[in-house]
Amino acid sequence: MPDVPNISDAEWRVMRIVWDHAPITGSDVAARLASETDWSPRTVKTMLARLVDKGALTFSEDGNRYLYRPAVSRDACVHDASRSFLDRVFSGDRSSMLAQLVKQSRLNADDIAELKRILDEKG
Amino acid sequence: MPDVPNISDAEWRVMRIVWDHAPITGSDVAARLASETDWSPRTVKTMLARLVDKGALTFSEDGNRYLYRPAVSRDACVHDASRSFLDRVFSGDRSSMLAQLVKQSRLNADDIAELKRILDEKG
DNA sequence: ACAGATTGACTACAAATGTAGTAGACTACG
DNA sequence: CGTAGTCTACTACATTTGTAGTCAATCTGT
Repeated sequence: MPDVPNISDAEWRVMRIVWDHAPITGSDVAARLASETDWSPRTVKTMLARLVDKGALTFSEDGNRYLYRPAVSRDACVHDASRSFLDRVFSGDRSSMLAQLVKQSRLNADDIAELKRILDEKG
Repeated sequence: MPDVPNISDAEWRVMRIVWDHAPITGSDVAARLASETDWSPRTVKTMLARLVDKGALTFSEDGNRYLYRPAVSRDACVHDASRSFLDRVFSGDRSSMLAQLVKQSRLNADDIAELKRILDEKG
């Protein structure tokens, strides 16, 4: 298993930016986050450093700055986060809880078709 | 809106027991968790107290013991946890989340049929 | 009524997380 | 070449979480 590091709530915001825009400088990440959050650039820098520590990001030097890149794939992280979520919230009874989630969701025809397709593949 | 308290990973284990067995004593919760975890009963008591503080549980006295009951519905918590997960990992794209969860869940033929039935109802 | 068992209240403490400040190195522009 | 700005490294600190210990009050069995 690609053992992905634990990524916290706030860190996910950072990771999403890096996945979408790598390679990207710290300031650029901070600038992009500034439009969706009210975090100080310092805060973003701290999170970048922690993500590097955790092995979620890597960087290369570019002059006096760092260019960040993901060290783990988004898919692997999504997969891992989904599994934690299922374990934690749905425990053993996944199918009925999935049923509940589906019921709760407003889905359009395309979404429904897509889900049916996925179900067909599994069946 | 029923603003549900934040419930941590470990706390979910406790909540699940209480939802399933309320009203239930602290020791009983600890006993049930002992079979699925290696937590000390003290740990469980601490979590029960924290959950009461957070407003996730209430209790009534029964002799020298407390009987715990949920103060928030499981549905509301599942809903809230799903929302956080959705925002955090899928940036709010609900159908992608469902697709991912369905893909990842081991489902048997009956589960699949049931989900398809629900989807049909929605379509 | 008393001793032992049980309970909740209070306390402890490290790791993770959210949120930043300061200092010292490096760059870029004049 | 020096000064201002920018960058990373290091440090800070409150809160939340995981994990539990201690202690005084209380219940229960004899």
